[in-house]
Amino acid sequence: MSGASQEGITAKKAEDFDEWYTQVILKSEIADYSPVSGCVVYRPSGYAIWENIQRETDALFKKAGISNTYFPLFIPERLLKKEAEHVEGFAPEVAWVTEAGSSKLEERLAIRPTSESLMYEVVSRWIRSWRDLPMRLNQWNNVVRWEFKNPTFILRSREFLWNEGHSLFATREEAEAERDQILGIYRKVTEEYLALPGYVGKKTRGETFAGAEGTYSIEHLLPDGKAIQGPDWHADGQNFSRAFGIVFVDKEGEKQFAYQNTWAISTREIGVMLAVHSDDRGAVVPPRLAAIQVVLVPIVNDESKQAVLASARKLMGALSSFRSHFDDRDHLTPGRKFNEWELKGVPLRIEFGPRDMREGQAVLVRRDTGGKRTVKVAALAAEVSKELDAIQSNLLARATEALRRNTHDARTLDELKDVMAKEGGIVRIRWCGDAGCEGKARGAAGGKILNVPLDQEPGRGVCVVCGKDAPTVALYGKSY
RNA sequence: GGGGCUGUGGGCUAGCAUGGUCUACGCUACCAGCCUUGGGCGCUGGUGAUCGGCGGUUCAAAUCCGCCCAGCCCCA
Repeated sequence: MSGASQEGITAKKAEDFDEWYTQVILKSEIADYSPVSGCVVYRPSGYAIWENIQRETDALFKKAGISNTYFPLFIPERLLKKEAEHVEGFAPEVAWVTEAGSSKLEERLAIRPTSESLMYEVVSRWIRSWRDLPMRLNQWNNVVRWEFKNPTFILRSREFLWNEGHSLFATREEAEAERDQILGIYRKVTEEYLALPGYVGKKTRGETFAGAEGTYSIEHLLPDGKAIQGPDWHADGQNFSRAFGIVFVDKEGEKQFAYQNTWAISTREIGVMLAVHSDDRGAVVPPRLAAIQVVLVPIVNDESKQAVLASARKLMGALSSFRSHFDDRDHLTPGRKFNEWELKGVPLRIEFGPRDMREGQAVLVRRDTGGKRTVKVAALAAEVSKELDAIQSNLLARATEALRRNTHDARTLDELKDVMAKEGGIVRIRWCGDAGCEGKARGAAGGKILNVPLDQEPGRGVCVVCGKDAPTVALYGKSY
C-alpha cells in the first residue's frame, strides 16, 4: 500500500464539486479534453454509454412511428436566415465555413447549430397533401454552438451529440398531442436508464427555443445545488412552415401550413448522470447503460492458481447474457483491480478465490453501496441479474430522494432569497406569469425560473413577486 | 461582456523569488526479471519531459518580457 498514488479521485464531491466532477470523468477514462476549447472526446466506455442511451431512445422513437434520416452538416447562410427569430437566437454562436482549400466560398456555410432550416427547406418538397402528414423524422448527429465563454466539461460543450426530432402535422391538435408522448419517452429514458429524476414543465417565454411558440423541458438538479436543463420538446406552431413554405392541401382542398414540433436529448445527460450518481471512489454508472456491467476478479495463490482460473472462466460462461469482463491480469493484485473497477464505475464486481471455489460460491460487490453478498455459483446468473436490477433502482431512488430533499418552497421574495442563500437547490414559487415578475425574481436571488411544471398542485396563491393572484407554481433555481 | 488563477514525462509534483551548479527532483504509473495475489504487495533494473506554443531580452531562459493556446475560478 503506497498511499501516494494519484490515480484515484483526490477531490471530495461534497467539498470541491467542480474539481471532483472533472476528475471523475478523466480518471474513469470516460472522456477526455480535445485540443479545441470546449470540445469533448468520448473514450470507449463513455461512448458506449451514449450508444446505449441512443439505442434505448431510438427503439422508443421507432415504436412511436418516428423514422430516422440524415441531413447534412452544412447550412447555406440564406437558409439559416429564413426564419427571423430562429436566426436571431443562434446567430451569435454559429460557426462558419468560409473557404475550401485556397478558394473562398461564394456563400458561407453554417455548421449546423440545429437543422431546422436545412431540413425544412428540403422537406417542404416532400409534402403536398394532408395524406403526406403526419411526417415524423429524427436524426442522430452532432451540432456546433460556438459563442459561449465558459464551457463546462460534457455539460456545456461547443460540439455535442444529440437526437433532433422534427415532426409535421396537419392540425394544431395533433401537433400538441405529440408533446406528452415525446416527453414520456424522455422521461422513461432518463428515469429508467440514466436513473435521473427531473421536473417536467414549460419554459417561460424568455427561455423558449428560438423560433418556437413553446418549449417544455425536463429539469435536473446537480449535487452542487444548480439545476440543469435536460431533454426538451418545442411546439413550433406554423413559424417554420410559413418561413419555408411547408404547405399542404387539406381535405377541403384548402392550402394549409403544417404544424411542427422539434425535440432533443443530448450527451449533456451523460454529464448529469455521472455528477449525480458518482462518489469519492470514482464513477458510478447505472447498470443498464454501463459498457461493462459486471467484472469478475479471480483471486489466486500459487497452489490454487490454475484451478481457480479454470473455474472462473467457466463462471464467465454463465455471465454471457450480461456485458461482462474477466480481469485475469496476472501482474496486479486483487485490491488494485477492485479500486480500478470502482474508479471506472462498473456496477457489479464478482470476487472468486480458492475459498469460494471450495465452497461453490462467489462474492458479489455492489458499486453503489459497497455491499457484499455471497451467492452459490449455481445461481450466479440469476443473482447477478437481481443485483443489477437492485443497483439500477437504488440509483433512481437515491437521486429522487436527493431531488425531493433539495426542493423547497418560498412564498415571498424574501423567503426566496433566504432559501436560495441557505439551501440552494430548486424552489417552488407561485408566479403570476408576468415577464416583469420573472425578471425581478431573476435579479433577486441569483437564479431564474427553470420551468412551470405540468404537474400542478391544486390550490391558488399569490405571485412571489407582485402579490397578485397566481394560479401556477413555477420552479426557481440557479442554473447551468 | 469584465476580472483572476494555473500549465514541468501518462498522473501528481520539486525547481522559478535572486537566469548559469538543470545533462530538470521525488512519488506514482509503465516495461523486464524475481517474488507475490481475499482492498492500491515487495525487491532490483529500466523507458519516459527540448519545462503548453511562438517570439523577444541575454554570453546564457523551465526561471525575465510579449503574444497565443488550453484548463479552472469569480462577477455580469
